[in-house]
Amino acid sequence: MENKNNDFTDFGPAEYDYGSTDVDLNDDKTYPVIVGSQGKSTENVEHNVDDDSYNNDGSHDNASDDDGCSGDYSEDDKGEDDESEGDEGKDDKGDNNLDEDDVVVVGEEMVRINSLTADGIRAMEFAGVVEADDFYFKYGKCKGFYVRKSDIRCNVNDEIVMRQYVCNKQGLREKKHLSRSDRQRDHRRLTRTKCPSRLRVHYRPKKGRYVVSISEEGHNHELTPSSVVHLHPVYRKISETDKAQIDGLQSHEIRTCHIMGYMEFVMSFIQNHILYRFGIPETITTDEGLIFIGQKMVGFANQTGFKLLTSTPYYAEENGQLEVANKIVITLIKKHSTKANGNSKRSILGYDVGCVGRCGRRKTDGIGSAFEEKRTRRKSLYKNLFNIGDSVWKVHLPMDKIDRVLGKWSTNWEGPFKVIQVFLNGAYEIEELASNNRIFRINGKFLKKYMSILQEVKITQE
DNA sequence: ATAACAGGACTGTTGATTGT
DNA sequence: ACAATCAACAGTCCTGTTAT
Repeated sequence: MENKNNDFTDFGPAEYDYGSTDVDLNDDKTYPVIVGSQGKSTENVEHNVDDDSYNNDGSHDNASDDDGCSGDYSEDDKGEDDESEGDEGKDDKGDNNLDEDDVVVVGEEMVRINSLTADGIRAMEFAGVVEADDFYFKYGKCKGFYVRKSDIRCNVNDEIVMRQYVCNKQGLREKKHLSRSDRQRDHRRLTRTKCPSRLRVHYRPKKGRYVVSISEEGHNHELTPSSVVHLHPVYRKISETDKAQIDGLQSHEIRTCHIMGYMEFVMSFIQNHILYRFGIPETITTDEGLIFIGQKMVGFANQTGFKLLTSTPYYAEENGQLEVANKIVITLIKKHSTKANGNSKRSILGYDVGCVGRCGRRKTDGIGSAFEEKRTRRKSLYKNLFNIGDSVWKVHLPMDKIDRVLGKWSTNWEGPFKVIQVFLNGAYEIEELASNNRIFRINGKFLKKYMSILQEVKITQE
């Protein structure tokens, strides 16, 4: 078949510099293609599986990829998964490799993207297109390219029977944009490089699953490092909590740009005044404000490597630590403002606020380690006091409704509750045994063993 | 049945202009 | 100086059509 792809050189003014693409668009280079057992060869791309840079089994030596993560299908990878489970990724694979981005759930299996071989991808099956979507978008994000949905085919029942995903640099800029005569502005920088990478899945009724029919690798452009890959619109998502936060602020007539600035501020504050000054903390504890539990903040925490904890209203002591720190800050602000030195912001943000709450420095001595020691001791005190199925009392927490009649003479404990889950950190999930079956997650220190008294036994018997 | 191109409707991005 | 607006431009995603 004649290749109908637009030849870029046929369109647009020849004298115009369309911006650097680093790619020879007339390049006739052959790209490796991994075609699934059900797939046919495609015509527009020359298939050359025996290319020097590719092994006979379809795995890739990655000779041409500068990026540590990209197209890394060497034999070495196959063994890696077996050697260790947790921490090999970051050290071995360069920057394109955050653990949470490396794992995708397909069916009931956890798949490590960097451990996938070409054959592994070719043999993949998905329960639905959503699963395939999820896999390939995560795959692209991990490897450093942007995925675009391409062809879709449905049967007479409107069920999807084929779905194709491509690299977003697939094809070339459309003819209609390049050949227009009424152009008023200069061309934008070229973004398409005729990249051949793609994944295609077909529905197999006999299996009732979507199987990979075509998997092509070998990008003809530089891949994007993980530090910026998330910035592309494809991977930029606003979480529901972020949306709620924005809506809330907008309802108070705060301008959009200020809202975004505020949301950025929280992260820049942590980066500039905690991370740079004190090192990467092990954990940072905040309250449950939407700004702290939003996707952006969670992503920032994951990327930086600290654990984000939220203190609940149950844990008055923990909030107390924050409040004490706040109190110190307020005092200092007052002092500085009376001095009228006009630099209170600097004193607040830069110098006077230390690590608030559990912001102890990683592997430090002094305050950090003392805090850690205390925490470990406390943990050991409350760890595994109860087992699943145990009946327990729960302390009457300050925010719980008290008996209107009894008032301050209400009981301190309520229950019984049944332990339905035990967490490693001394927390428990408990279910109320009364009619309303409320479920709480609560620290073990607020529980005590439930012993049914004789009076209760009597009542239940009657 | 599968593969791939063409083209259209719609959406998102960009950057210049206008408003505060 | 900063913020808001808007038109031009380009991308996305889908369907129709044709070839294999």
